[in-house]
Amino acid sequence: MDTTLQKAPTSPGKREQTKLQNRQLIVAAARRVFAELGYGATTVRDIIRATPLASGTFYNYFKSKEEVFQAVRDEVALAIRPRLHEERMKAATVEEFIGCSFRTFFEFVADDRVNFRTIRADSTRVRMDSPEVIAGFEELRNDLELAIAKGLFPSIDADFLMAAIVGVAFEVAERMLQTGSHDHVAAAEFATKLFIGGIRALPAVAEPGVISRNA
Amino acid sequence: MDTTLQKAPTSPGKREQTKLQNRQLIVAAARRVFAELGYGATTVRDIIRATPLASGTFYNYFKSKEEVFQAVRDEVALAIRPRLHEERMKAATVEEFIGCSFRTFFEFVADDRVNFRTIRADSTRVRMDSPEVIAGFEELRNDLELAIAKGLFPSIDADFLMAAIVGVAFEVAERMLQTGSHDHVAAAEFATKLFIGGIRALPAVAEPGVISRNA
Amino acid sequence: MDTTLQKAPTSPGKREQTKLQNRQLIVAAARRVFAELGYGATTVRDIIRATPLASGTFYNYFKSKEEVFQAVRDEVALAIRPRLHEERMKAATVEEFIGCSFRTFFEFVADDRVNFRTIRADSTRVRMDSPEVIAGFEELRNDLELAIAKGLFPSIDADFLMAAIVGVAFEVAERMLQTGSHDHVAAAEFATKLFIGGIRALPAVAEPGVISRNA
Amino acid sequence: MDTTLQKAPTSPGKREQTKLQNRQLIVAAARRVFAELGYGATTVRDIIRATPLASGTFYNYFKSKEEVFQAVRDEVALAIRPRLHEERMKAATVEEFIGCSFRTFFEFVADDRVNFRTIRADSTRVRMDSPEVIAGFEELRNDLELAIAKGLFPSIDADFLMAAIVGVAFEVAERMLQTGSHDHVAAAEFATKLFIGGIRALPAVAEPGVISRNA
DNA sequence: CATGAATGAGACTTCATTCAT
DNA sequence: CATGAATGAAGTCTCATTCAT
Repeated sequence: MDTTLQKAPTSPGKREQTKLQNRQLIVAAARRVFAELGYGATTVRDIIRATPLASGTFYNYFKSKEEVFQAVRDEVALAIRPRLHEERMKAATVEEFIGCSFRTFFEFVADDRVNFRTIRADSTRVRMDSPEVIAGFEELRNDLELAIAKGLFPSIDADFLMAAIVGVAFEVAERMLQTGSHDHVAAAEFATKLFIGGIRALPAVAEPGVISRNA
Repeated sequence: MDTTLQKAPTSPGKREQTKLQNRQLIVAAARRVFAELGYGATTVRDIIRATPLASGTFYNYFKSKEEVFQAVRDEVALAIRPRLHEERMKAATVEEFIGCSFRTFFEFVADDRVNFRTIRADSTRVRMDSPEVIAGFEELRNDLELAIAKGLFPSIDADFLMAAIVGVAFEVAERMLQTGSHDHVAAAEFATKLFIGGIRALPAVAEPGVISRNA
Repeated sequence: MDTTLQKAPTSPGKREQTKLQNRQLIVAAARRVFAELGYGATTVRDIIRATPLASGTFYNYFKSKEEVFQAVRDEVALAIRPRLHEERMKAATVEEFIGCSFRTFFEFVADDRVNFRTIRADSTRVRMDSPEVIAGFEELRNDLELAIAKGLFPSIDADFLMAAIVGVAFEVAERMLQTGSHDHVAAAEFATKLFIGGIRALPAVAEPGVISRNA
Repeated sequence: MDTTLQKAPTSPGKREQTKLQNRQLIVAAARRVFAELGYGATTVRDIIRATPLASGTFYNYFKSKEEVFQAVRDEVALAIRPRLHEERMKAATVEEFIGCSFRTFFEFVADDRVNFRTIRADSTRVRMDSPEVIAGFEELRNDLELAIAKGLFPSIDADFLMAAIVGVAFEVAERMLQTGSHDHVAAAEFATKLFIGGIRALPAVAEPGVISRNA
């Protein structure tokens, strides 16, 4: 095509503006593409293709795919972090502290799935949770439902409980390894107590009027 | 005289043995490499390089990187799933149900970090948890410690609590999106109640001698 | 699988027979596969897959794909050559000489398309006659039909005439290059005279009773 | 002062020029390599090696070997087709129709062997006309020379006649199979009459002074 | 000889990055 | 600065052939 004039700025002196605008164009495109394909599967070409810009232009703004990924993440994280922090600072009770955090976070996720996917970023075109792993999660859910049916547990949303157990398990395990302590007994005790206490508290919410009574 | 039958194998299954051994060689190498580089960043070449075998040999056993990854994951998942399920089935109380699960899981993680990393598999050569995201986690931990110091919270391991909150937040969010309900209010209520109840139950663990008593 | 006994000869002393039989198995499979995929696209694996034999066995009989291809071709060529030669030797007139050759050849082709394809062997999975080349052939046919309609030509099967012109053109050209003479004027004169004489003789056959009359 | 507009190209289309040139470079190299090795045996690597360009550059112009092959073929076919068609359209007699076609075609072949080879494209690194097949052709030529010596045939260039017979045989056979009629009797009759008439007409050419007399 | 897994050269192709325009 | 073609390293995968059993 004719490459001669098409990039003449719309009005003189707006170069700074154009620069910022181009950067935003790239970051926005990157966010969409990362959310869809995951970090590993997206290529710089995918990003610039989602942009009216040329491939070379990308490198005027970012050194690499990694760098733009950081930018996207930072942007997302920076969008929610201050709000969470502020609410926690204002909290006068445990209920407020915990409740505000979760409410804000889940609202954010529900509103903007794309950004959430970008933060997680562990999705790739390849299904990361293999059938066997997923089967393990489902098995846990079934076991929970069974336990509820048997009266072992109060009536709780098994889906969410399963997810919570899995989330705590993996994240606490990660933390355990990171801190270098490797005290798996302490980790297990922590998680166990958390859930036992939590489970006792839960049904009151799920089914108002029914007091948890598993004595 | 007759040379036709001389090919009766000297020992039963020398070749079968080699085959199995090679398959194990590949799976073991894959496990190591996936754990180190993450799924996205590891190449089939990386795997065979971690092996005394030739590149073509890989394809005698697996059609692709994806397939060997499944094999690794399945192996790991299958190693722990039956134990978890069995223990849950034998559980007579909530305490046993929850406690056994976590104890077994964390023990497994502590024993075999490589396998744990493989299950997670969300690590890549690129640091997925960008500084900003990590900063958000640390901020939460600081806020928790502050809250504990202010007497808002009982004295809990802030590291683990932070990890638990993050784990529940991301995993329940994921579940929320997957089930299609997108009911973020319910998700937030669930997580909030879980932690409020759990936090009340926790200090007894952190400080032995104090019996949990939240009646 | 169990490799121990399955290749025991059906009866002792038949080894020579088995050898010949295996060779035939391979040649027959090769003929089918070459005919279907063309030389370039077929692999040795394709051939042995069309056989109950193992890949290594192939190399007990042929050194390469090229060699088995030669064998197939030779077999086909040897099947028809003696018959053609014999008939030509017995011919007492030009009519017999030419007629017998063509009759035998076309009968062979019609009977055994697979073998014909193998002899040609210029077919590959890729369409060798590109649209443009085919379009050139069709254009010639159309021009011929037009010429017939205009009364320029007698009424002849335009399909066959087109094929004959194309066949002579390419084959004589090839010959011209091979002999090193490169006398394209002589080649053109030869082909032209051949067809002019031939075309005058043709209609009598196509439409019995109508004498060619293009004066 | 303003550096924004400095990228107005110093000369119109320096890059376009390079692009076209590179495309031609690739097509020209492809033509040479295809002519030498045949379609099946040439690889994209062979083509780019015959070029000062880098491997990846090939894929900026063509998606595959097949695509560049089409380009080469189309170019060749398009170069000769219009001329042939035009001459046929102007022909007022059979002699002109046939004669012009062959003269133009053989001239083209003699001038540009490389292009001819590309159109044929049935040559591969492997000799497609195996010894046996060639022997069959030579046998036919010998038989023809014998027949001429015996006075059965008039004195004709046996080389060209053999080539013409072979060309008609294979090409008409192909056409017979393609049209689906499989009427090998009609095919044989057609070819036979063509040659009988043609042979009677031929000597006039070979030996000037002798007027063809096939009344 | 039959077997079939191992081999490794090499084919095709993608893609992050550079650089002339 | 924008452009987009060129680059070439590196990845995935195939396949003819070898060789231990």
